[in-house]
Amino acid sequence: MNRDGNISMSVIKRLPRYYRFLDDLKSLGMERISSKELSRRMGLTASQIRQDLNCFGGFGQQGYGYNVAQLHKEIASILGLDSALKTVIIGAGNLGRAIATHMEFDKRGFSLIGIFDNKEAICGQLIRGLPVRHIDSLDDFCRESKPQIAVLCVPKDAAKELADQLISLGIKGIWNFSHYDLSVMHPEIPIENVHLSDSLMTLCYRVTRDGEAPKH
Amino acid sequence: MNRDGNISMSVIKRLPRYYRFLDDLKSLGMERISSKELSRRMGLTASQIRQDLNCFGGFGQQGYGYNVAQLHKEIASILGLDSALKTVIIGAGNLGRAIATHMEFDKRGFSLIGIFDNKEAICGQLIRGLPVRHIDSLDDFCRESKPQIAVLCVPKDAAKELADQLISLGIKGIWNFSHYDLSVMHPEIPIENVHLSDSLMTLCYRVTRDGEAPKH
DNA sequence: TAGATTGTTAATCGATTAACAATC
DNA sequence: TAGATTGTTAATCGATTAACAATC
Repeated sequence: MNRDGNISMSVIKRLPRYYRFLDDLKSLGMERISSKELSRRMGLTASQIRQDLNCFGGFGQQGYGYNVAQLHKEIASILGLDSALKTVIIGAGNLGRAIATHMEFDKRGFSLIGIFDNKEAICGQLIRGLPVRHIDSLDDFCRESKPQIAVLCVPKDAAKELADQLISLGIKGIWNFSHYDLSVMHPEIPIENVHLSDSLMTLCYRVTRDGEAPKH
Repeated sequence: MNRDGNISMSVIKRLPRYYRFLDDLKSLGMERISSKELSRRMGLTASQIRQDLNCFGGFGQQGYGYNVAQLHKEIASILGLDSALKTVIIGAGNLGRAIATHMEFDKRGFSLIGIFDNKEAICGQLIRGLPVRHIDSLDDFCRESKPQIAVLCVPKDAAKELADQLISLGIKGIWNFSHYDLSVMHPEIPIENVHLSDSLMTLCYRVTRDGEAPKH
């Protein structure tokens, strides 16, 4: 609502989606787009788009609309995708492995520098060119390499202690895949939760109870 | 707000989290809990908890609070976790594989009955006891086994066509991991999006821009 | 200039919080 | 009975939408 300062979480959460659509428009070779046309494609109101963007600056031009390439760039910069936040993955099970290989960390503002697990057996294995390290070496590694972000792919029971440890080691943000609500205990740093089973249960509700309205 | 009828998405999305906390309370051996105590643990207001629960029924008792085991059961039933929605996973790459092995589908209202991929080479491989089938056999499989849910773990480009195909084959809900916004094109069925890179970019913003308020 | 479309303010809508009477 | 705590209504707050003057 206000040029910078305190942007609401609702707006922030929509930014990546704008970014994604602008990416597509760019690939399509589109040069300009109006809030009206974008609203049609994204399934929201033109008003909301203009409000959202204006939280960060006047990127459009009356009578013309928005320049696709420029807006794409602006949003990348707002999100901070040009950063290379040093990142470690904790837990090299199925999920940790999939995240490590599947996500394009570099394009999203992160730089993956370490993967840890507590199973001796898999230590040394290479995932995306990085060796799996034993969790016991986490302290030393952090003191030396100073990672800023941790991706938590561990079972619920391990999550709490690991979060405490990581935060005391100077971690500045957590991408949390464990089914444990870290944010209640740690309001001091940004924690982004990906509670997959919550999402799955929501789908169950919507399929069994509702007929259903759309949702972004 | 109203006893059944049209529950808002905000409320629905909070249900799995209530369920998770009640699960913990049960394990802790707690018999009863007040909205006040639960609010303290979950980091929200007692008022909201009472409002939310009252959308579905009067599960509490004045002067006592809520019976943990009973409320746990009620929410499971509201979410429909006792269903066994027949489910197929499309895409047996890293992510599909991790989802297949990692998620407890049975405990969440689903029953995994098939896994598909377009790579001949991996067809026949067993994942969680299920053979990877070739995507060309999807039509026949659906006509025979009538799956209700599809989990989409395919690249963006493949997502659109697959969604069209699946819906025409009678799929009633999609758990969408592809970075493609299916919901705009298909408002007719519930689609639950897990846009991992959106979540990652949001974390990037929050770490680089904000100091940060908590978030559930 | 006329038409299009933004940036921005005002109006509406919905969700959250506070308050309190009902009741266990 | 007195204390606790719900269910529910009313008040507040925030987010979305509509409207329109500014301007390219």
